[in-house]
Amino acid sequence: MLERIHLAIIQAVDKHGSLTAAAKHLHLTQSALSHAIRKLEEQAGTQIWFREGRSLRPTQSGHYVLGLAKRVLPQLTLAEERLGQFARGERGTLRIGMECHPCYQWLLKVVDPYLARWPDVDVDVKQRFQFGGIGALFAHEIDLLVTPDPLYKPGLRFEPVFDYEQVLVVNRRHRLSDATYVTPEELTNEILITYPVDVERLDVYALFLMPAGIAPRRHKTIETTDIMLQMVSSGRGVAALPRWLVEEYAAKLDLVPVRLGRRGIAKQIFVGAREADAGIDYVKAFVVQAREAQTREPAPKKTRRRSDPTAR
Amino acid sequence: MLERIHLAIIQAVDKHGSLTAAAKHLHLTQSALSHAIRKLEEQAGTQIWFREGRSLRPTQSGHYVLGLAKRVLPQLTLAEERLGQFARGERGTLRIGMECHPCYQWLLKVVDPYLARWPDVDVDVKQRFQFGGIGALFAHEIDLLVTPDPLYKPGLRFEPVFDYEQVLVVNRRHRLSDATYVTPEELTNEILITYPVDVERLDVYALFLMPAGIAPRRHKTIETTDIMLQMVSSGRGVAALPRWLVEEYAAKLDLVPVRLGRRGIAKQIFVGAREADAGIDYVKAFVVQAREAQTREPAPKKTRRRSDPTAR
DNA sequence: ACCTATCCATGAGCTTTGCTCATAGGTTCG
DNA sequence: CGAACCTATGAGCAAAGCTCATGGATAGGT
Repeated sequence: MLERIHLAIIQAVDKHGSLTAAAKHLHLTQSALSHAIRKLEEQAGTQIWFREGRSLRPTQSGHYVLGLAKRVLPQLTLAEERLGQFARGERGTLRIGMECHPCYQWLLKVVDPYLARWPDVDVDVKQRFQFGGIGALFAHEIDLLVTPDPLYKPGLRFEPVFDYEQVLVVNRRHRLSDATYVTPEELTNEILITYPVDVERLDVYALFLMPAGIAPRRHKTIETTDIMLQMVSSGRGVAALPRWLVEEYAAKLDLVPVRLGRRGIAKQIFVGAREADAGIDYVKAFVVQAREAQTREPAPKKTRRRSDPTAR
Repeated sequence: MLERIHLAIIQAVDKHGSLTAAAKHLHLTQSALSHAIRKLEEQAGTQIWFREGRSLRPTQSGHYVLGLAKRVLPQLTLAEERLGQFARGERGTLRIGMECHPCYQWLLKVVDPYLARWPDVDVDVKQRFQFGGIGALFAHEIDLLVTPDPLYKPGLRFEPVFDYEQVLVVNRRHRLSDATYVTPEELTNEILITYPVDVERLDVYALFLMPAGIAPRRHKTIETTDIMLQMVSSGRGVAALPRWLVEEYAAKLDLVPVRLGRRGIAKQIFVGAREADAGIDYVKAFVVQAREAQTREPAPKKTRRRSDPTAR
């Protein structure tokens, strides 16, 4: 009935003053426009223009449709532009999922320059998933997964983007603050503060305490990194966090990082994506950005494999 | 490029769940829709749906176009209706939005003589808006907005049409029924009945109780004015309503209006319209009618500014 | 594990739409 | 009064759009 072409004709006639001029701008003949509007008028049963001599003056209906055209046509052309941007991978929403608490701090640093470089891409960060991060990736709930535990399944691609060392945090007055490293046994009389997640997913437990069959004196959980480190700073306990994160807070709080075990705990953050999305520019770009961010961060003690998708 | 049919297809698939079902509702074959969307996808260079098994899940592009469709299609169908009305010599439909509960009672009084004077204009009243009354005006969802809270934005014009006093309603046996006015403190032991909206939007709270830092003993909410006043009449609580409304019900129910505070709460109802519609006679006429209705109502104690669009 | 119902994709063919061309009829200037 | 503009209209043709027929795939029931 009322099609886009009608709106376009009515708007063009309003803008250029005559059917003939409008036809030129729409790359059609004057005849085509005349026929088109005439058909519309017949269907609607109302005139669009008063034909006065050789000029056209809009009727009430004409004015009404003209108003509609001015509202609707820009939206349609904008939509087409946007579709083009979607097609070229210039626009979209990047939904990032996170499975580790301290990843958040790191992510903030990556997102900032990314947003600057991709002004038409929105970033959304989710932290809770019904069927785990991998499930969220498969269900298209998220587009990227930031995790320390990659899982190489067909259809997914993980890439390490950041190496760091997990260390113990104590305050300066703590008896362990001068140690080169700490043994599991030395934590038996400590209060250990962690994020509130399963102990299997806490590296201090999984890679340090549990292999030695040792538990700390007490185990407290705290949601936020800031409060956790303030607790440590005031001597209420010790915590385990990435070294770079500790060093960042060390300027403001009284904190000292201590290596966990003689050889330390080496960790990596991975970014996973669906293979089907491998061609999308702004997805690829995020991974590159994430990898580059590492070099500008306080470097971890030893450089390890930088990128080896087949690892594990 | 992006034609009305595409929007219709995408919306119909969203609504009915499948291409086949959508085809039925659009009176086309499944094949036609499939071809149409495929062509759109080719031209735009981006998918509209992920084809997963035998179901379709919208891509980002798809979601975007779906949103566009939901905004644009109603306007097109409305426009066609309007053209039909113009064709039949009717003037159109005046769609009035309302943002205040008691406005409704007042509106009924205005609409009645308006319909009599404009037999060719239909009136439609809406009360719920996705993005608030102002948004509904801009989106052409309504043509007039009746509200106690005008907002002077470019493109809109508000005009005060009715002054009234907000009073407390109690029944005759109530201990406050003889008072010249009531203080906030005197409500601390009362049960206050209001419409179920945010307290910030209730004048008793925003202009009377909250400035004094006082809350009533209990706060009940009731949807309809009739029931609310029956509750008050039977001594179940007190309410705050326009004086003229109370006086109207006083004939049937045992109700007494009492001034809120020494100076009373003065309110105004405004009617807002798009400036673009300023030339439409039946829109103008409604505002005039609304203003005139006031003089025939029980006059408020003090006459205030009658019309001053620059007010506030 | 099959079978059936249901879904979407696709190619061929036909109908209809919509465009252009050619031309006629008016109006506005100089 | 005629030249230079308009718009309207009919005929014919090309292209767009629809249907039909069919095939492949999947979900759900038995």
